[in-house]
Amino acid sequence: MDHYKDLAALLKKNGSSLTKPRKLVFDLLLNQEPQTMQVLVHRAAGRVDRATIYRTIELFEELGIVHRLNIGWKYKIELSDMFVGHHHHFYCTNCHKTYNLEPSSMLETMIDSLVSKDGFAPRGHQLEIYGLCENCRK
Amino acid sequence: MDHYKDLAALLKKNGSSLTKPRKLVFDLLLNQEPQTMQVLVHRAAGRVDRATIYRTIELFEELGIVHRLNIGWKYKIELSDMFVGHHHHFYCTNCHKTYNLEPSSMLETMIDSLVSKDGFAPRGHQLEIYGLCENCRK
DNA sequence: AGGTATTTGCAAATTTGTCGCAATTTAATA
DNA sequence: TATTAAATTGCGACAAATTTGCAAATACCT
Repeated sequence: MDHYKDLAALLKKNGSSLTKPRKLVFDLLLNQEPQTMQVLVHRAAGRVDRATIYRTIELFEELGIVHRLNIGWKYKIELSDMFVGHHHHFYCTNCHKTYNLEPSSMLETMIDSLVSKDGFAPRGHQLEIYGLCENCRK
Repeated sequence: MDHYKDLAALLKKNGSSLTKPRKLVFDLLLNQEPQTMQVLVHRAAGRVDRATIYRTIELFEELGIVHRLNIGWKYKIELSDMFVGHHHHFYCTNCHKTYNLEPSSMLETMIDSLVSKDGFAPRGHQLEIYGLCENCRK
């Protein structure tokens, strides 16, 4: 029932609290396509201030609750793995839609092994594939 | 000697010319880490106008000469495969440096096969891995 | 409930990105 | 190399996005 459980825990661990604005921003992102800041600000209009949204997203990003996508001129934002499950994206350069791709454990393994040999300590990754989607290739 | 050969050809094919500002922007990106717009604009200050840089990057992007990276609050830009060879990135979340990773043909193959079954027609992709680099993990 | 630290909203400042247009540069051709 | 048309640039003005300071409101802990 309480879908804020993980969120609350993360915030608490950081010494931050689960406030009304933070719940709203979280809800706006939950189960949605990646959003632009523009849309978030618009959808929260009258309820949460623009500056608060920016501050919230910044905090969420520090805590690993959201991350940015490299799509379009302005970035998009979505919840991170913990909330939506790890996946990659396909971005259609024609209709500008973003599709989630099916997870592939073999790919994940390979990506991890790619960097560990260089002394890097990876914490996560993000793959974006772009091209034409089924509708647009016709 | 003339490192503008490919660049000139691409521009020509598009009906555009290799002008002084375009050479400068190209040079600012060549053999460099991915750059932010801010840095490009700053480094070109007094030589090329801000608006021209934006227009140049936009053109370069259309022609596939540069692409954007999903790193940091503002995106970064680097030259595309044709000029620097296809590779992925490791981004250190502590020192904010971006490292190029060694190419892996097996990974590439796997990425391609990931989407083709869904009716997508991929044109390219980009993988970003983040975490701590060797220096910062100590 | 009371005291303290955190968070918010608001307004203002700054930064980024875009646009129109006159002046300059380029490329093609004579 | 001079001429000319088309492409490109710089500049100034805008518009949009992001950041910041601070007083008021809210959350957390007795």
